[in-house]
Amino acid sequence: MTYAGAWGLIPQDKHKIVCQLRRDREKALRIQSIMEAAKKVFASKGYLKATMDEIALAAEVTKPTIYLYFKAKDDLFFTLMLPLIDDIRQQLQKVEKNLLTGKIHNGVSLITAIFKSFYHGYELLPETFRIIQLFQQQGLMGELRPEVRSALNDKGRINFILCRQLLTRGMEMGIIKRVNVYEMADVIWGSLVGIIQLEDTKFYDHKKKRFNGNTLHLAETLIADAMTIIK
Amino acid sequence: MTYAGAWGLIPQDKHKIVCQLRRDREKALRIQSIMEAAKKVFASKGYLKATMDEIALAAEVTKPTIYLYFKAKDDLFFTLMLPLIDDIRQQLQKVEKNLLTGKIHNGVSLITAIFKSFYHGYELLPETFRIIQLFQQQGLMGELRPEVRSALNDKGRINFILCRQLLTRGMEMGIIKRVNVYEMADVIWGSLVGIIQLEDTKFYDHKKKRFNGNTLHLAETLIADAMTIIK
DNA sequence: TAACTATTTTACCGTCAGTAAGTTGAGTCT
DNA sequence: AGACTCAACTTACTGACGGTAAAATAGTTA
Repeated sequence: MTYAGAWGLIPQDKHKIVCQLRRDREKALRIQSIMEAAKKVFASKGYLKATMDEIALAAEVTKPTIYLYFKAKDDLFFTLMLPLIDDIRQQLQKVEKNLLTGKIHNGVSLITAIFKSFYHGYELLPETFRIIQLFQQQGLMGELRPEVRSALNDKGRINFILCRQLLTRGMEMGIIKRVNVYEMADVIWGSLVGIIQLEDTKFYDHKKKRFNGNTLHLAETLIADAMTIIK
Repeated sequence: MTYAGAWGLIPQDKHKIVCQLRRDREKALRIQSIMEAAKKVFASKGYLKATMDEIALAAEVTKPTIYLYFKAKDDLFFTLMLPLIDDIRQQLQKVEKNLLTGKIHNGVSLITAIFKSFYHGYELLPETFRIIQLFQQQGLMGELRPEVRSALNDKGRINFILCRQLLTRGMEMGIIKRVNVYEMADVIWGSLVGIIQLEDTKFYDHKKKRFNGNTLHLAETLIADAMTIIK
């Protein structure tokens, strides 16, 4: 309900609603500020080294306040990665559109576009992307509460289904070679995550700021080349 | 010194040395049993969920006893992965030999052989291989004591140098395309680890026992195809 | 102002990596 | 044999961290 929606009510109720709305706004803002703080701390320290007290300090509240809005550390974590998963879905849907409207008409473009869909989120939110890697860890997946894990799986599954649909369509169009789409989707996602992870580790050791994506580009080119059918 | 080496000493010293040797054997055995216990616990629980007390219990000793032989949890962990890194080195050296003696004479064989060198260890000791993945995690690399991290890097670096030499030689022989060897080595290792990690996660969710390697084989084939120069 | 509600904080618990100090027992010396 | 030495091992602890119960505070309603 908005302020306009309070029109016509008696003054007391109007006042009540207006105050409630402000409090809702403040609550949303508080949640937002905790998430911002968490993003920063997770990005700089990593999931394991980041402490809830530190995140609380960065958000200028105390630890129990965080637990009012987030059930647990992994819940906070999961909330941070949702936007990235959604971003990937949006990118894949764009590729689907381009494939159907004929803007993508060869194998190299298709494979490259799929790679870039997954990669887009990394350029957008590198910290958040790095966070995903941790959850591909058997040990941490087991740590998650079942509801959080299944929600993560559902969101992720949609992206994989979309990816497989794109590959199947490409094969039907005869622009890429016919291979098992389940395996192919895994090859793309696995290579991407594995390479980003490896590069991150190396640049951590060498104290360099960021990695430039050359290695990822090589992998993308190689796989695209191998998959393309030359007419 | 061996028992034979004690020949010619006066009886008291001989007795002393023999006893010392037995104690050394027992010590080595104790270390071995702790490592066996750690391997089992890490494999079943994962690095994070595994507790030192649990490992101690499995090894039939108490926690401080472990700390007599291993400085910290990550030290124990690192010790477990050394054999795997050495195995990879041995496999790569075999490939080098086969390349120099002409047993490998085309691009597909070379790329496949390099993939298999890295992969060999996983078939040999899947638990230990899974352990490595954790250390490619920025968060945990930072957790390591500097001396452990540098030792890990040294061992790992040797393998990467070997891998790059193989790729360079292949390019000089004209059996694979000329690309940046640093990036190429990273593409191979990154894809391998990323895909194994992804498959492990999926099979964890689906309660299946092991993954069959089809996805990995697809990646191997694609990259080998793309790199090969057809004469 | 008084009662009620939502929010935040202080003070705590359980777990686990790691350690200090004490105990045991085998080997050594007289 | 009996006292001494030293390594191996254990009991009992510390400190850090995720998470929570209960008290305190701020804001709303009457």
